This record gives sequence, structure tokens and C-alpha cells, in this order.
Amino acid sequence: MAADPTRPSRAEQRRQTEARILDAARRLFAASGFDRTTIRAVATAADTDPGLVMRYFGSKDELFARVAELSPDRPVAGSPEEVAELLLTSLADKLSTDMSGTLAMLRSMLTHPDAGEEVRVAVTEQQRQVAAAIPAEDAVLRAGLIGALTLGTVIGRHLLQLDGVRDAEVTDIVEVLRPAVHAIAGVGPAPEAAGTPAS
Amino acid sequence: MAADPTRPSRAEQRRQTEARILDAARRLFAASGFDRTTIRAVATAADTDPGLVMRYFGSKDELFARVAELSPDRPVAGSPEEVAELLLTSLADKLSTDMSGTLAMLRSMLTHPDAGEEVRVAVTEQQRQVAAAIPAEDAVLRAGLIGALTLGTVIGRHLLQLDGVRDAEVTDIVEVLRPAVHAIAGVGPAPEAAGTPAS
DNA sequence: CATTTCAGTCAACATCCGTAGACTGAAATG
DNA sequence: CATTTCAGTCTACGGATGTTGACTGAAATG
Repeated sequence: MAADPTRPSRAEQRRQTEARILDAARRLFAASGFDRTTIRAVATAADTDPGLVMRYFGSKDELFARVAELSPDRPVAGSPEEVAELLLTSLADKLSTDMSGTLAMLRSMLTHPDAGEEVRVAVTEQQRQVAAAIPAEDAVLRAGLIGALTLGTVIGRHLLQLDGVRDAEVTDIVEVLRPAVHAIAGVGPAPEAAGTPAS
Repeated sequence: MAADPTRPSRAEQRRQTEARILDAARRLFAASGFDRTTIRAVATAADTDPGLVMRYFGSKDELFARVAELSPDRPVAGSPEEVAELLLTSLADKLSTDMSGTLAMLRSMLTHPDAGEEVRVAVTEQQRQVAAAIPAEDAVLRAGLIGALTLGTVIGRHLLQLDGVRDAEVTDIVEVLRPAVHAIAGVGPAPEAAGTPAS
């Protein structure tokens, strides 16, 4: 019944509290978006005080900027076929990873101007790279539509939770989407009928 | 200098005011979403008073429900090829029509639970019909991914305004997406190489 | 013309939010 | 031990929002 032999130091205590706040913020922003998530709710969920949240993170906007993040897309390049495969791998990441930080951003992208811009910039950058690899007049459009397909799939799975998409295996989704991505990228049918083609 | 010969009757006046309010609400909800659109802003944009908006439409939620609407999808059926073509026609509608009522709904779907449910139900219904026409074990997944592609395309064009997608001709988008939709629907390559196939 | 109806206006209320600042007590420091 | 630092708590302010209700004046009604 003695007191804890290793009581956390003050610095450690603070780190834990900050972490609890960040976790709660990520979760609530992802679940309800920026506007409907209140500092008070974050504080309650983190079992602390609104004042502390402000003192540690400055403002609601700064807290949001801290936890809402798009995991950076890896650069894509090569032949259209290679680019398509890289995009499918990238999509697989987005469908499997935890992503609550990303979901916070995506959830708010249609109503929070900053979040919308951030998503737009990220998609546009990937679009630019993809377009550069597609030999066609309408390369930008094609790349943009691949971005739209990606975005729609992530939204459908994680935010709208569409039947069949919500619970599907990531590999199955990629399988179904492979010929579609290849088609939009302007290449012929998928390299192989089924299974991820080896090297 | 005489007074207007045909001064609008009181009933007519009211109809005009209601129409101004509805127009303003549609526009503002579409531009900023539910939470960031205030009754006061709607009233100002409609050149009236917040109290009047309340008296005519009851509450902010009712006003939103009145102007935010998904134009009903026409039923789709037939062979996978036919269904794919019907979906592309439906998509073309969604990309060209004015749509500010639809945009009000879509803009809010990620942050306003009711709007999210309404979109989900609409997509799910179309998904059900499409899945019924696809002879495959994973028909529901495939139909869901076509829904995701559609949703992503509309979002990319009207809400995120992606480069190349924002300004593209509707027919060009449909052209690029045709083989993709056919591929996801599980049919072979598009029926024709280019141009809308005649009957 | 007398009366009623009602579109439109105005002011206020209750609530919630982000945020600021004073305060407390225990841990760190010398 | 005396002093300082600082994590954590509490209270309150200023502003915005949805919503309500009283009021006004002109159009409709008989």
C-alpha cells in the first residue's frame, strides 16, 4: 500500500499530459471535424483542463495543425505502368495505416479552408508527378482523376464507411482498382490478370 | 413618377422573399457548409431579417434540409456494360448540372451527421442496384468503388477544384473514366476505342 | 371605413465557444 | 531549508449564434 516507488518526474508528467491531449485531439478531430470539436471536449477526453490545452498548444488552430497531417506521398516516376503500380502501393498504405491524423485532415477538408488547401496542394503535387509520366495531351486531367479515385476510395472506406468498402481487404481493393488506374493512366490492360506481378 | 402600376401583392411579395432566402441559403451552404453558414449571413444575403428566416423555415436544420438535396439517381439495370454506360451518363449529369443544392449536401457530408447519412444512403442504394447487375463474388465491393470514383470525381471538380478536373469538358472526363468504370464493373475493355458508341 | 391579418423589423435571451489570467500546491533547485 | 519554477485548476470575459417574442405598418377583408 506504499506510494508508487517510481513516481513520474514533473517533466515526464508533462510529456504524458501533452501526449494525452494530442491523442484526444487527433481522435476527436478525426471523428467530428474541426468545427464540431471543442477545446473543452478535447480537455475532458484527455482528462485535463481547457486552460492547459491552450497553454501547451497556443490555440485551437495550432492544435489542429499539430495533429492533422497528410502522410507525405512518396515521389512517383517511371513508365506509366510503373507509376500506376506505385500509386496502387501508395493507395494501399492509405487504406491500411492507422491514419487518425490523416482522417482529421480529410474530415475537415470540405469545411475548413486551411485543411482544404492542404489536401488540394498534396493532391496537386502528386498529380503533377503523375502527369509528367503520362504521354498524352490530357495527362493533367488523367492524373487528377486518379487523385479523385484515390480520394474517393479513402473517403468511402474511412469516412462514409460504404458497405463492402469499409470491411474489404486492402489487397482486394487494390486488385479491383488496378485495371482502372492503369486504364486512366492511359496504358493497356493490367500487366497480369491476377496477383501482384513479380518484379 | 406614379407608384408602380403593378405592385406585387402581399402573397407574391412573400413568395419572392422566401425564394431569396432559399437561394441565399443554397449558395452559402454550398460554399461554406452547414456549420460555417449562419442564419444571420443567410438573412443578410437575402436582404432580410434573421427572425424572418426562422419564422418561414422553423430552424437552421429545417432550412438546410429544404435546400440541400441529392438529385435522385435514375435506376440502373441491365448487363454490366449497359449499367456502366448508365453510370457514366449519370456521372455526366452530376458534373454539368448547376447542383448548388447538391453541393450544399456534399460540402457538409463529412461534418454534418445527417448529411453524411443521406449521402451514404444514396450511394448505397445505387451501389445495391449496380452490384445486382455484376456477376462476381465481390460485386458489392466493385459497386462501392464505382460509387467512390464518382464521389471523388464530383468532389475533385466542384469542391476541391483540382487542376485539370475543374475546367475539363464533361465529355472528356467521361471519355477518360469510361474504361475505368467498365474495368471495375468487371467487363472487358470499353466497347469502342473512342467516341460514344451508337446504340 | 373598421377590422383583421400578416410581412417585415428590432431587441433581447440563453448558450456555447475560444481564450486569458489569477491562483494553488508540489516538485525542482540552490 | 528557503526559494523558485511550473503543472494543473478555476473563474470569467468578450463575442457569436440559434432562437424567441414583442412591435409596426400596410395590405387584405367584411
